Amino acid sequence: MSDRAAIVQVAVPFPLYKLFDYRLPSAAPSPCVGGRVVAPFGRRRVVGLVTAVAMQTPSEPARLRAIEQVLDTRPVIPAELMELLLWASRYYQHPIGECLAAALPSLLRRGRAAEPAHARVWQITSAGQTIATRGLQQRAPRQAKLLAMLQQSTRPISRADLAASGAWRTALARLVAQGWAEALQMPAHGLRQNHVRAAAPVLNPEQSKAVAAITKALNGFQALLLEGVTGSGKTEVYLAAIEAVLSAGRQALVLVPEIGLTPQLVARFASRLDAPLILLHSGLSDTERLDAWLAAGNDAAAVIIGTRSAVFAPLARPGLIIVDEEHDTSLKQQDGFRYSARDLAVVRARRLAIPIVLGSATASLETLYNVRRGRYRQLRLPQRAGGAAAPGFRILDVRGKPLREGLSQPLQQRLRAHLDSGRQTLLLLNRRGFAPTLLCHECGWIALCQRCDARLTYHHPSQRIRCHHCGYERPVNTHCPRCASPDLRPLGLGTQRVEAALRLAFPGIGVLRIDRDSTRAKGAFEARMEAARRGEAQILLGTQMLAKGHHLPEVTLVAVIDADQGLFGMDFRAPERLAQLLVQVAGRAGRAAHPGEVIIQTHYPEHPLLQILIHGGYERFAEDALREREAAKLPPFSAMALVRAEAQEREPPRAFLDQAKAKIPPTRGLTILGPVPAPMERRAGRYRAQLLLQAPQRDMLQALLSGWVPRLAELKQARRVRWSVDVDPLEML
DNA sequence: TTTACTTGAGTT
DNA sequence: ACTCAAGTAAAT
Repeated sequence: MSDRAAIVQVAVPFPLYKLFDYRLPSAAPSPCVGGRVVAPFGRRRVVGLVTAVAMQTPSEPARLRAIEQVLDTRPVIPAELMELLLWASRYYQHPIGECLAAALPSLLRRGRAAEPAHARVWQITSAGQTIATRGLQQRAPRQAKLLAMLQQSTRPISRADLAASGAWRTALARLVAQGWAEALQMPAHGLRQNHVRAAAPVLNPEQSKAVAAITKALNGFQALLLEGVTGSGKTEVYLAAIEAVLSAGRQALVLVPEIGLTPQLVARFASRLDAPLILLHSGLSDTERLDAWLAAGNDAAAVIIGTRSAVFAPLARPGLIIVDEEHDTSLKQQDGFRYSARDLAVVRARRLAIPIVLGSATASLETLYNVRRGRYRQLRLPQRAGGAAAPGFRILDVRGKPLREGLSQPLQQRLRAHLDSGRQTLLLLNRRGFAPTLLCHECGWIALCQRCDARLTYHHPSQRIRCHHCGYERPVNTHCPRCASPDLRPLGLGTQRVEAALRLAFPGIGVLRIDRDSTRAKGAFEARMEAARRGEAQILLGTQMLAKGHHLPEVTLVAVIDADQGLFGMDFRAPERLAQLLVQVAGRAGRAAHPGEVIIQTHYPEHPLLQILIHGGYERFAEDALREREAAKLPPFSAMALVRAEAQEREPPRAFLDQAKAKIPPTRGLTILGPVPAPMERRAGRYRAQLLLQAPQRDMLQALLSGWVPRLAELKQARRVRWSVDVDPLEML
């Protein structure tokens, strides 16, 4: 062994802002950057990722411990992805080892070989054939059955085929040991494609223009914003662009929000694209995830559709990235490594020199700002692909009007009218449960959560009260715990309450409630949306998940039961969120044949947000909102980072943030807000506080954070709290 | 004096 | 994150 690198730098999967050097035993195979090693770490052994190999180390060589095992001689994380993750680790100020671990499928994290797990199939050997025809002895009925199954099968048998036949593992192992059956490697397979290829529709001129703009950009970086409502044919643009990428022999990565990755969307992609397609989402088993990840990295998959974390999928021949519903907040991870999959996708596309398409009907202000600055190119689709008119908003002033469980008389009339003409209607109420408050009419007692600064929500069918913040729940009180009165009353509106009222007001009319409670079971959301599409109910009622659901062509009336909650949110992003929600839900209504009607009930008909939305649409709203953000120096006209801390006691978070604040170097133009208690100070039994940093420039904030955050870990108070840094925070909670 | 539990430091 | 040593509180 001569001039081989003998020092290996390793990132360990812990919240440490350090890398660790190890000695490479001369007998060990050569490790590589992006490959895994097993290394001793304190008293334990860990699977770490190699970040560098070198001849020398600055630390004292004698102190180094030896790598125990080199797991990969080829990177599991290709160089390009390694660099992206290192960049992300710096940008989001999150420990590198945890960033790398977040990118890897859990089986690889735990040291499993980087080979497809489902690729193993078994077939009978010639020795097995003779045994099988002669008949196996009575002693091993399971083996005999399995052998017969292998003999009769025309193709090798997979794990999935065997799952039905009970305990097969040991029997199969015996057969293999006897030499009667053998394991084979099967090429990694993608999702099975439909045999019936659906034909592509003829694109309208705007769609063609958009496709041309994307395909012309295939040989370099370009960010494009594709603006179009549901039903405007965005997906057709994606599909045509992907076709072009595929025919150039390259892969396409498609990121969608959690709820967007439904069987419906997948089936549509699969039936239109003549290429192996894989899915990466939270519903996969560990082995499925491993296989999908590997297929993306070894070019077995040509189209990769996934949620947030799929931005870290390895790509053998990347050609295009698409981020659908780019404004959706589920693209931002809200705990641990708090990255924005959309922003990282843009960074990745730039580094790869490939185009990225951001799609939305209600683009985020950040993205629109980038369009305005000329960094992103804007592609617009007409409102509706079928030529249908965009539904007009109508404000329904409910001041002084009688409300029956939130429903005004005029709204009930419009509901009746649409139902009478055989159409479906959709009602949005962004609050689940029956009532958000349970009140004692006698003494004013309110059911509060013991662990949070929040009220308990009354749920009707279960007769229980629940905290929506920590999950606490118990049966509803029969009497007031303070004054023993039996007169406990639900106060306020939730979807369950409106559902009950609708069933009463419209007897015989099917009502379908779609919220987190009614769609908790696996596949329930999809099942309910399918039922809605089949017309099994005429009134659909739900929370924002309904607004994000699929297009429902038979819906002609959309009503927002109470727009007021969103109008006065504390968060500076509240107006943006509300405008997006209103426009998205309005987009559910109508199609070419029968234009839709959208009604918004409010006590504030003159509110500027509603007025602008009605008269100028989302575009005017966004212009206005951007002007306001600029005047207030809020993002995207400044950069923010939020440091959060929480603990069992009230004081430690505050003390930690005070210490942290004291360590901030004086910086011109930096605004520091806090420490202040979080908007809901106590949550799940923990007291929470936060410190907000705001800088005029992104790079200024970055420079500050990279010198400051790693030192926070060394503060004495840091050990007494759970703390985290959120760069570009979306929620101020 | 022994033993359970908290606290702080360190992992190459 | 996890583990260990040192320190403190409480059981014998």
